[in-house]
Amino acid sequence: MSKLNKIKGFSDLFPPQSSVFVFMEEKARQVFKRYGCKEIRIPVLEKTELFARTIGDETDIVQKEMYTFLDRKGRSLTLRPEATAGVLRAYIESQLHSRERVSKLFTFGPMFRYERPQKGRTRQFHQINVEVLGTQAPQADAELLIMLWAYLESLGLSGSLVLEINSLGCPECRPGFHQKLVDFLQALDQDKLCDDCRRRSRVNPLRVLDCKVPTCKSLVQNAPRICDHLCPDCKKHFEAVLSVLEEAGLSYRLNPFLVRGLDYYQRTTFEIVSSAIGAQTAVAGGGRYDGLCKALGGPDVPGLGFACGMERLALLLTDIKEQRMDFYLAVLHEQALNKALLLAQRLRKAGYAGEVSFEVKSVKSQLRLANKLNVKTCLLLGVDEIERGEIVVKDMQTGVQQAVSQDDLEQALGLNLS
RNA sequence: GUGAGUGUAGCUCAGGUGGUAGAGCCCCUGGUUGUGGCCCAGGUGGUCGCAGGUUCAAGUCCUGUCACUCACCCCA
Repeated sequence: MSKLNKIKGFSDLFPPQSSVFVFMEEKARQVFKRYGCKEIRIPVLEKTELFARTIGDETDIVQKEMYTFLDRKGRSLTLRPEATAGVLRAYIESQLHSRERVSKLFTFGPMFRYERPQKGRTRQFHQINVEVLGTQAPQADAELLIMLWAYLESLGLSGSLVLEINSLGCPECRPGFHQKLVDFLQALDQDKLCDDCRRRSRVNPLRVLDCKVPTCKSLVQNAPRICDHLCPDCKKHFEAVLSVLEEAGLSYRLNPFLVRGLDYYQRTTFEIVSSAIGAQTAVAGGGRYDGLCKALGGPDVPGLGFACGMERLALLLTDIKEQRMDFYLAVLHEQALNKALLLAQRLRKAGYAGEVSFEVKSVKSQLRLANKLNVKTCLLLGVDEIERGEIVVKDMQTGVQQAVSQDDLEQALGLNLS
């Protein structure tokens, strides 16, 4: 093989895999529209500084996973590792907040992280992102989750998924909790923690709560829980979110150990997990990030949102059926080639989808092809038909065929389809 | 960045102890004078990931290397 192959962690999508992605996008547009969300398109490339400031300097994403390079004028640019930073940048830059009080935005597109690929994880991956700016109402948190769930239901997936939810508190209450957690961790027998957790308890104590090593898991069972240390406002907010979810009949699992990888999250945080897609279990994740907009130099506008991993959803969407074409037009004689193309063109104008042969081949091979294409109808055009101004219309389901006048072709196909 | 596993036809995979590469599926053609699916017959397609080494002889053994996969880490 030549060296001109795709780079590690990037993928080419062909049918039927590509149609799964089309399906996910179509459903997203359909569902989000009902909640007043508007689709936006933003660049995949941004100034490196944007991500460093929003995601957090200490996170793995910024430390070692970004595709960062200098452009021809020596400016540091980065292929976006996530979408929220770019959406916020665009929101601030366009001064959208001055034109509407609440903005509900969604976008799809590729993200890039330089990680070791594995199941459910590639270097270029695709997300569906929704961001709601301009409200701190707990009803907004609840509605976002309800909408996300409705979307997953529209894909036919909700049955195998679980919503996990937690509150991370705010700059008011987090420091106090943080200190309690550090105290707790230091009081533990350090030898019993795994190597990573010994490091984490210094660098990022919240992450210890999330460790998968069984001994760490059990040690941490008695750790202080942030939900017990929320300030009155955060507590009230979180309870309000949960109560709407309950009233709406959306079941959830409280996960006091749920922390998120990006620094900007506060208060409500959540993940949708599946146990059927390998070690990377999250198909969607998100939460509230009230201070982010201001931190980026914008107005002090609260916000929340989620990202949904399309490759991970696709792992669950195995039996999406390709849409099939209406007709295949088989050409049986040189003299019929041009005429066939024009007839096919007429059918397409009438709204039918189909293909016409570009060359004369045996009836057998063309019917084989029509069968393989799974078309509803095969049309056959040879010299006999040309002479009489007719065309043969064959129903591939029943095998019944009939010569009709070319003038009545649209009508004949319509009858055939019904 | 760390660990494990796997590289043979487009795909899924066979190829004891070394002896000049196979099956199924797919694709193409034919079995029908202008008729698909099922069946039957035939055909296309491989420098066995790559490079060295051992040997009379390497898909098979050794070394290196690359790629892919899964897992850790981390995350959607």
